[in-house]
Amino acid sequence: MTDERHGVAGEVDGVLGSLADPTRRQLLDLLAARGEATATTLAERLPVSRQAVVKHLAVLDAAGLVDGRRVGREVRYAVRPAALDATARWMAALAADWDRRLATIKRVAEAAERDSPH
Amino acid sequence: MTDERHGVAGEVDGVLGSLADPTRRQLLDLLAARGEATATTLAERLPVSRQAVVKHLAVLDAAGLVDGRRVGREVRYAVRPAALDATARWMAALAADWDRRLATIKRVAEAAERDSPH
DNA sequence: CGCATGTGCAACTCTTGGGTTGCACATCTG
DNA sequence: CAGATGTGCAACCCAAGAGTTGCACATGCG
Repeated sequence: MTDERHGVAGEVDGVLGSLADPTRRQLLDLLAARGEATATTLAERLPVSRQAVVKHLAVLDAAGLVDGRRVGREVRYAVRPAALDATARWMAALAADWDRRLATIKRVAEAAERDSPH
Repeated sequence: MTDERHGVAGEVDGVLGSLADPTRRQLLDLLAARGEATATTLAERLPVSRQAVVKHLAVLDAAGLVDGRRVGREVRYAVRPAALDATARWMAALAADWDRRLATIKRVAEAAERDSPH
């Protein structure tokens, strides 16, 4: 149920792809609020069919954001923050990196401005 | 060129949607590396047409991740880390929230286990 | 001016992804 | 056992999005 991915890049990729869909984010909120829930139960709280929910859960599972365990005839899904957390850190690092580069570029531009003022 | 959005939710939404596409992420990397670039220049470094790049830049601009300024007959785009940073914070907060809820649920479950052991 | 270069707009194709319905299979419960 | 409940699988529909091509318009430069 939980397929392994290779590297942080792939993980981040999956998480971003999953989070792009609003229904999926809503699904995660519902799961976080309840701790555990089945596709059928979740579908009752959403304007979509159970099958649609199942597909979304499959995507979230592949991204590592959710985990499903079978209990008797039902499958209970729960949220798993690790992947989300990793992606948050990745984004923060990326933002910081951009800031760094932009600062450097700005500094260079100002230096050039001093050397040859118009 | 820079349309205003309302609220953090909308901003996060746009950023997540933008970041879901690999070409767009690549575009952001290129922009961060160069500081400034035109759609035509960027297209040369990518396996897609200039028009495709223009469309992607429009999406990124709407999400607030990029800003385009006209210089003569060309439009130079630059990365703008603010929105990315905001989304990173949002994600980190979300992850923390999930952790909190999961911890609570686990605690409750354990308490129930103590009260009525099987 | 005349040409090269860069952008903007529009129409079109094609694939992907979200969503649905229908039915078969498994599992609990009276 | 029989019915109820929950999942799984498959085929199908449809809109959105990524990408393309063609051409018109603007701006820089010899």
